[in-house]
Amino acid sequence: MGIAERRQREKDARIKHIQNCAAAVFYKKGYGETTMDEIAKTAELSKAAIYLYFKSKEDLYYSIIEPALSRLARRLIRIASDRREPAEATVRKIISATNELYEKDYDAYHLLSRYSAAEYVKLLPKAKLEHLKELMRSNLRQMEAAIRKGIAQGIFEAVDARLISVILWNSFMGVIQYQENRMEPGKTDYRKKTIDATVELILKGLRKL
Amino acid sequence: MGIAERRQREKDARIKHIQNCAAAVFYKKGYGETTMDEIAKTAELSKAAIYLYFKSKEDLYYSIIEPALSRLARRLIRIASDRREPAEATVRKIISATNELYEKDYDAYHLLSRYSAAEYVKLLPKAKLEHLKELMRSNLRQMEAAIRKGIAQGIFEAVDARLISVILWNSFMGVIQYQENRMEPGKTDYRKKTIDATVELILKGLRKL
Amino acid sequence: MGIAERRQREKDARIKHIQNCAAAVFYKKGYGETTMDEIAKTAELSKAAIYLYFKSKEDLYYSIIEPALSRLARRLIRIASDRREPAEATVRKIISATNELYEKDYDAYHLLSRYSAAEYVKLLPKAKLEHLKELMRSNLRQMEAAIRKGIAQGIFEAVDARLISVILWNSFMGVIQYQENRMEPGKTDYRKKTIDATVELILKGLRKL
Amino acid sequence: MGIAERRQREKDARIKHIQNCAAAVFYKKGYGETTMDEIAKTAELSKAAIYLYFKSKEDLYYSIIEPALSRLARRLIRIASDRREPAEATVRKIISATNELYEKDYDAYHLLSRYSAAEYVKLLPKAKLEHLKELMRSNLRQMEAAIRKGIAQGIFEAVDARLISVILWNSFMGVIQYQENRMEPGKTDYRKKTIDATVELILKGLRKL
DNA sequence: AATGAATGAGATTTCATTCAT
DNA sequence: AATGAATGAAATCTCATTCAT
Repeated sequence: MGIAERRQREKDARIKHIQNCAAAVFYKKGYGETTMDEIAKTAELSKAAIYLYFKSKEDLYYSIIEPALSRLARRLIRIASDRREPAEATVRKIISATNELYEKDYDAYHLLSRYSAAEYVKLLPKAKLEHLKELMRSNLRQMEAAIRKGIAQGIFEAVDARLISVILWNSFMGVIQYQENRMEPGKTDYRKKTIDATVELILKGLRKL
Repeated sequence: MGIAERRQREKDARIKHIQNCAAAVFYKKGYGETTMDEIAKTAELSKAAIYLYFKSKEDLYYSIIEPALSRLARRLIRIASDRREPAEATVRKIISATNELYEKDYDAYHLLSRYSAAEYVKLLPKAKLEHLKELMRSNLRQMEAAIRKGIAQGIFEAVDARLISVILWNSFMGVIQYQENRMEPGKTDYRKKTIDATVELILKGLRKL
Repeated sequence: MGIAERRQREKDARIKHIQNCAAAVFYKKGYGETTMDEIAKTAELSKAAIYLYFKSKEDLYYSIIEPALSRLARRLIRIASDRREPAEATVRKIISATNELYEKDYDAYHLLSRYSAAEYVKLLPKAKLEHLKELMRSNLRQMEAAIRKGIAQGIFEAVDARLISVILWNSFMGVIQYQENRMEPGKTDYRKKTIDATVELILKGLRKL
Repeated sequence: MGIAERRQREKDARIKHIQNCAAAVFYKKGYGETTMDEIAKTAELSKAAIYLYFKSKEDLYYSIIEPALSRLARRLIRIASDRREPAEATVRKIISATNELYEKDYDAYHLLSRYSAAEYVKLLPKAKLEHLKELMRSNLRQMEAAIRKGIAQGIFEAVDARLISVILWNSFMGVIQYQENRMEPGKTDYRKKTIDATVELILKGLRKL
């Protein structure tokens, strides 16, 4: 039993290792420009070994994105479910949970910020695509709920909650992606600072005077 | 003489036609997933014909991006050069000039919103890459100048102009990219509305109370 | 009539012009690496114009080689037909006629020195190929006759005339080709000097002591 | 350990196999007319397999030529270094070493006899080209040294050593190339006989009377 | 479990040749 | 007579995937 367990642990570790390496390459080059060769080299494994664990390039890609997004979706649902918490705090939590995931699950999350529906359409089978879309819609709904709560709490002006949540989400994504481009080693903090400032600026714009 | 002129006009038209078709495909699929075959088919030309006008796939790609970005950069410089205009108006003008270009030069501009430095790094020769980066930096500088002007005019709070311009720009880009993903025929207006709301929200957050 | 004549002369001139240009390119690059585009550019004509005068690339190539080789063959036959002339003089005449042709019909003759049966086999239709081969064999036979005559005249040792003519011919060809490789502008004389020295050396080796 | 070794041996064998097949095709058709498809078919491998071992057509070509020429250059240097040996023997040894290599390293050496600087210029990067040229110059220098030695030994007339070595080398090359063209299965001996006769003829011409 | 070797399918690019004007 | 435009066919090269060991 102990042996079987250890085996499983090792296997999981190897899977995780491959995913991390792959995510880094996918992020750096984009799906199309990434070759299995480069992933294998990065992971210090043979190409064939990759195929022991993932049945295709697409499968590997999806296996990186889906769990990260899924985890995030669950977390945001939990955060948004607190009806009593002041809306601003909830918004901040949503953003920082997302950001945190980004930091912990670095490579996987990278990829999400480059999300392009158009690309996925040809990449993924319909069911998987729809699943991802639903997770993203869910995230947006949590943000929307937080804004709505703020209006109900009399903190925010009577804005279009849906519109505002889109704005917040897009701005956040824009910052991540753009700052990533500019990023150089040791400048990670700048990204977080920018995200925080963005949120504060928008929250200020939302507040009733 | 008239003949030569007409020939030239026709040639220019064909070049523009190819660029438009290519841009649409590039945008839809991303650089890597786009094949010359598909571009040719879209343009209703043979693959070889494309190569009469562009010497490589990369050349074609660059020929679409560079002029659009270049035009925008020049325009923003002109807009930002008005020292007397109230800062808020300048910011709105910058955004709407960008957005307008986006609408007029639809296909070319599409591509820009998908800009990813990381991708370009492998795609373009160093000099071309640096040129594009400089154009983008220039755009950011114009926005920064506008924010700075607003502070000087006593309209905006004493914010970090650089940071705010990054936020504005990123948010704008995020909205374009994300809304594009969601876009379906006939919904274009929604994007404009979202962008305007984003700008107004941020401007409100910037104002001195 | 005068007009028709002039027309014909002009046409011939243009054909010659194209052949000269083509020969230069063929020589520089070899048949396979030569493109019709480059020939056209060298001739300062459009590609289509070339096809007005030659029905294919191969046709153009053959039209350059055949007449030059044919001319040479006729000339060598005439030279070798003098039964009384001392053999050494005949050998020298054969070589220098060949060399002269080389200088006058520079471009065309260039090509011959790069003759490679193997290449021609795939290039030319059987009949044309056989024709060229026969011309070459004829040239060799004239040289052989000259050697044989020398033996009959008691000037040369009783060598294998066939073998010696092959040697002479090959050496001559080798020098042309090899020296061509080394040639730089203004060094043409070196080639002639080398050829003459080769012939003298071999003649000396042939002489009865 | 044994496995790794065997693998390496097999790999080397496969590389050699591909080179042999490629050399045969290159020789038969010339570089330009040779297609990777034909090489692959000759080697009974897929095209892609060729690219596992050679990174381009040019690379494959060079990998055939360079070692053969390099080996020959080293061998000739050794041969020419014997100061005491009678010059005629040295000359014969140089020629027969070259010829021998030609027989042992058949396919590779074939190609060399078709050496055309003009062709290589567009084919090979500058550094590789210069390397090949230097090897060829080296070979010529060894021959020159042998002639010079003969003069010093009082065996040869006071000829221009450089010129004579060029003649010898060119004649030799001419014979190889020309005879190759004429060659049909079972006639190999004729080539060797011709070469030997050429050398003897020239040596005879060189000797002091 | 892991890998080196191999490949089919498909990508970009080139080029001899044709055609409308 | 001449040409700009266009193209089908073929060349070089790449890559996700499989398989024997």
